[in-house]
Amino acid sequence: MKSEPQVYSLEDLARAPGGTAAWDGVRNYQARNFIRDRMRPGDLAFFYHSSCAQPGIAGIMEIVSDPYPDPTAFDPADDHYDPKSVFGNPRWYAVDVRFQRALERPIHLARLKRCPELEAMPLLRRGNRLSVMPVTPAQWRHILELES
DNA sequence: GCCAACGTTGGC
DNA sequence: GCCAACGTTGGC
Repeated sequence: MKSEPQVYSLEDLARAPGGTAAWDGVRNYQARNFIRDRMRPGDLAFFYHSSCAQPGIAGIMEIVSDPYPDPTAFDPADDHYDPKSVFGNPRWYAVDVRFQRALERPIHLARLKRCPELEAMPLLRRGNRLSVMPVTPAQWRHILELES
C-alpha cells in the first residue's frame, strides 16, 4: 500500500492513536477492488513510500477492520469527496490499518528491481500506478529476506 | 521540473 | 463504442 511520506508516512501511522488509522482516499477502481474484495482483518501489508527521494518499502502494518464505505467520499469538505458515491451505493472503500513495525532499514525500489523473484509484482511493472496491490506469500517472504 | 504511462471524461 | 483531451501518478 503506497503513500507519499510528505502526505502520510509510516511514522505518522506509528504516532496515530493505537497506531491505527483509516486507509482512505483511494480513488482507483482496481485498488478499490483489492481493498473491498481481498482485504480481511489479520492480513499484513507493506507500507510503501512513494514520490520521495528514496521510494521503497518502509514498514509493515496489519489490516484491522473489514472493508467499509470510505467516509471521505461522502464529505463535501474533503479533498477526496465524490458526489457520485452515495450512502446505500458507495463507490469507494477504506480499511483500518495498524502499525506493526518499521523495517530495520527501508528496502528501496532500486533494490526490489534487482530481484528476479519479484519481477511479476505489479509494483515493478513499467508504468504501474496502482496504490494498492496484492503480494504473494512467496514475494512477501523474499522481500523480508532482503531486510537482513 | 520533466515526462512516460495510464485512467477518466465527454463529445461525437 | 471510439478516441482525443486532459489530469494524475510517480520515478528520475
